Amino acid sequence: MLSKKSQYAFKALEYLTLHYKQGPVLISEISKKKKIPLKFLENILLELKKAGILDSKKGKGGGYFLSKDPAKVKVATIVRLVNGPIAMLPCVSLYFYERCKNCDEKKCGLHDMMIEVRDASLGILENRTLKDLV
Amino acid sequence: MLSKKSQYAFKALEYLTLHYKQGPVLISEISKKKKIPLKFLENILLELKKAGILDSKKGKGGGYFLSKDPAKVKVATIVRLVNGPIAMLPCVSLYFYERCKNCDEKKCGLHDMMIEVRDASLGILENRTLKDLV
DNA sequence: TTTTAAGTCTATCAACTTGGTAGGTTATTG
DNA sequence: CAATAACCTACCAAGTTGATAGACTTAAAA
Repeated sequence: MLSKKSQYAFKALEYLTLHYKQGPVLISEISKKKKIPLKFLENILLELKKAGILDSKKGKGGGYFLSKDPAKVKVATIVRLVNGPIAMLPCVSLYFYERCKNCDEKKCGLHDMMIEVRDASLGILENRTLKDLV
Repeated sequence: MLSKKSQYAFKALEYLTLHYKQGPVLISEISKKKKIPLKFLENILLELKKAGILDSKKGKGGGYFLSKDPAKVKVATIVRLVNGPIAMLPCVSLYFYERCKNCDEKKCGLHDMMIEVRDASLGILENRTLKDLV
């Protein structure tokens, strides 16, 4: 399941997508409109900024805004960034791969099945962008 | 991601599938062969028994065994039982549904997308059984 | 140049979950 | 009745999650 943090992240990104190219948006505004705890939202937006998804301006008239076209930001990217692996097993993850202990990947039935599940999920998440959220 | 508990559960079930209709199997045997901490495995098997997946016999000559044909036990059932929801959002889960707070399901872009992801995953997990694991 | 508005950083916290252990109890079989 | 093996209750350490507090920095406006 997506963590609350991830859900908040998506709500905030949805709001910023809606206001794309309309200048910086206040954290406090997003917090109010999307009912997200202010300080928690601060952390999330900062993380998204550090990852290059958002950009910000300090001081009066400042705020956050998308650093690129929302149609170019994949949902899969956000999930990986904020929530972690999309795959159900580490040994099947593309971006967070870890070898199985005591289990040969070549003859592990679960392994193959979970690759299928991963690909099925990615088929959707890699082909949807922030623009599709609004 | 599947928890370690879930991964252990699948390993144990794989072992029991392999020994289906060959009489009770000792917890300690599964523990050794599959390298699963004994006492942890006890909990897992007991849970599977309470859910009707396994059956057991006490005393000498006892042990655990599958209570039905492994070809009739869906992987999705086990995942839900041991790991929890398959969906990425509570508001999209079939077996663990919870309403979204501050978010109208009818006009939530994430909601619709996550339904797609759920169905893509279920398309696989609901159509694979323990038999497919070995 | 001071004030004020904003994001940024550090740190802390309670509650919960995860992975695992310990030890005693009950049921079965020989 | 003795041995065996599942069952039950309780507990614990470590990590994660969701959230808050407060001080610091930057930039625009008065």
